Amino acid sequence: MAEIKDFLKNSFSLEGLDPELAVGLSRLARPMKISAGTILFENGDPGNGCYAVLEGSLKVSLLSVEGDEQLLAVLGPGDLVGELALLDGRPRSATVISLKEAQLAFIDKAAFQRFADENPAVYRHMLSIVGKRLRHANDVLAARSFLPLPGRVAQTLLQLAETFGKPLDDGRLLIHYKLSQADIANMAGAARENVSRVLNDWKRAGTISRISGYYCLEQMDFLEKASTL
Amino acid sequence: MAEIKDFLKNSFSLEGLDPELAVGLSRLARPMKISAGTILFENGDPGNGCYAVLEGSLKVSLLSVEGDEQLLAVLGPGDLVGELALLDGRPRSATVISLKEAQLAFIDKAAFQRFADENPAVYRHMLSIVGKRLRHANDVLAARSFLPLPGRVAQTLLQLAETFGKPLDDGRLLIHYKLSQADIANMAGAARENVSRVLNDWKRAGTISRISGYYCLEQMDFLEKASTL
DNA sequence: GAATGCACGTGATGGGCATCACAAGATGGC
DNA sequence: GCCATCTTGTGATGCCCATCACGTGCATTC
Repeated sequence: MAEIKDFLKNSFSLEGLDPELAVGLSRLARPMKISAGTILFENGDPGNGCYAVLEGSLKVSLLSVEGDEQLLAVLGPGDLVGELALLDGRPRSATVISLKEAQLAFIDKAAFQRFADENPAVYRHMLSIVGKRLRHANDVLAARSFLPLPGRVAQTLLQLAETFGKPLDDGRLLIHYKLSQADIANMAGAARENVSRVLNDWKRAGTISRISGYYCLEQMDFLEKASTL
Repeated sequence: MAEIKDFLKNSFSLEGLDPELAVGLSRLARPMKISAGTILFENGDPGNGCYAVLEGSLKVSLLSVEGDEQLLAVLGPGDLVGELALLDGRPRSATVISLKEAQLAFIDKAAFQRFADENPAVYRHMLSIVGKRLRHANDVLAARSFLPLPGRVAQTLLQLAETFGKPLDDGRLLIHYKLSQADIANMAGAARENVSRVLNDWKRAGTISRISGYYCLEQMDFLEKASTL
């Protein structure tokens, strides 16, 4: 299990947590593996702990009764998910499904609290993570309120770039993740067809390109301007 | 200043914080008063602490470059605002403006952290507050994604009822706060004119009524159904 | 290599809602 | 009490974007 410990240590300390504490946390974790398409938990489920993503990818989404999906985030290695359950005792507020086979580390709520009570820095770290989430939620809401469709698509691409972006030469950025237009549409809150139109306009204008199936952001500045509130 | 201490104690312990800790916190607070229409802080400002609302009311909103407003919340006595700044060091993520003259208690970031480090329960409490905020942000986003205009208005009324609702006979609920249609529209993310139409339809149908200028929710169950995702 | 399925491109159509326009109450100040 | 200002009701118009409807790749399967 040394591998998992190392990975967790990286995950947690990535965002600024003391490595020593990260090791302590990793001792609480229980490794687990889920196959692609597994529902990790659903909106409304009781929440008994959180998960760190070691490998693979997951999506976090809200679902309507009609089956429509609002994609909140796509997570990869190093991300934490389900952390709201550690904070209050309330049910899951979103649904999380694995996109690829994934390696996770589960951290039990009670064990976490015991550990964090003795190491307040862990709480501070947690707060900064949740704070980031809240900021992001506000950004998305603002975009939904103020930006027309192309702006929201731009915002979505930039957000995905934060998680999956690999810098190329110049300021170009490759989104190293297989994305369907439907995914982007579900994040941006738009119809797939219209996302297609926007993406093609941009491809023709040289704003973006596709490199062996991955989207590549050619003109970040343009996208940033387009997503300005 | 005994009054402020008592009030803070109430504010903080309201949501489940140990009263003893609430008193400790209240010792850190610096009282202040602002007149109606004052900008407490703006999106992008550096954040150096948070505020507890003792009296009066504030609004939290996101603003677009064109001057459009997305109202996130209207806060009254007992609410906390600006708490994101305590968590990470990042700038303010929204703009807060007083609606009426307000009594606040300012808590400095550094002092808060010192105190909380010695009393982890404070961090837990903080996490549950931020968690609530995050859940709420998700709810609003889901509504924006899935619900047509009347549903979003219903959600907005129900949310306002949580803060300002006074139960009457039966299941009726009075929203004891002066609300303009523009306010509701800015929360629901809709044009004022259409909010007016929806509200009037409901008034005629007996779903809501106005009692001396305040909105009164007559059929909560209807509104809840309308705001179901 | 035919077949089945899924991701993508693009036109046509229609509807929900923003916007414009303006009349009519309500409110508040002095 | 009266004017200035802010709210509210309601119609008319138009546009953004969801939806419908297909055609076209490109993959995977047998």
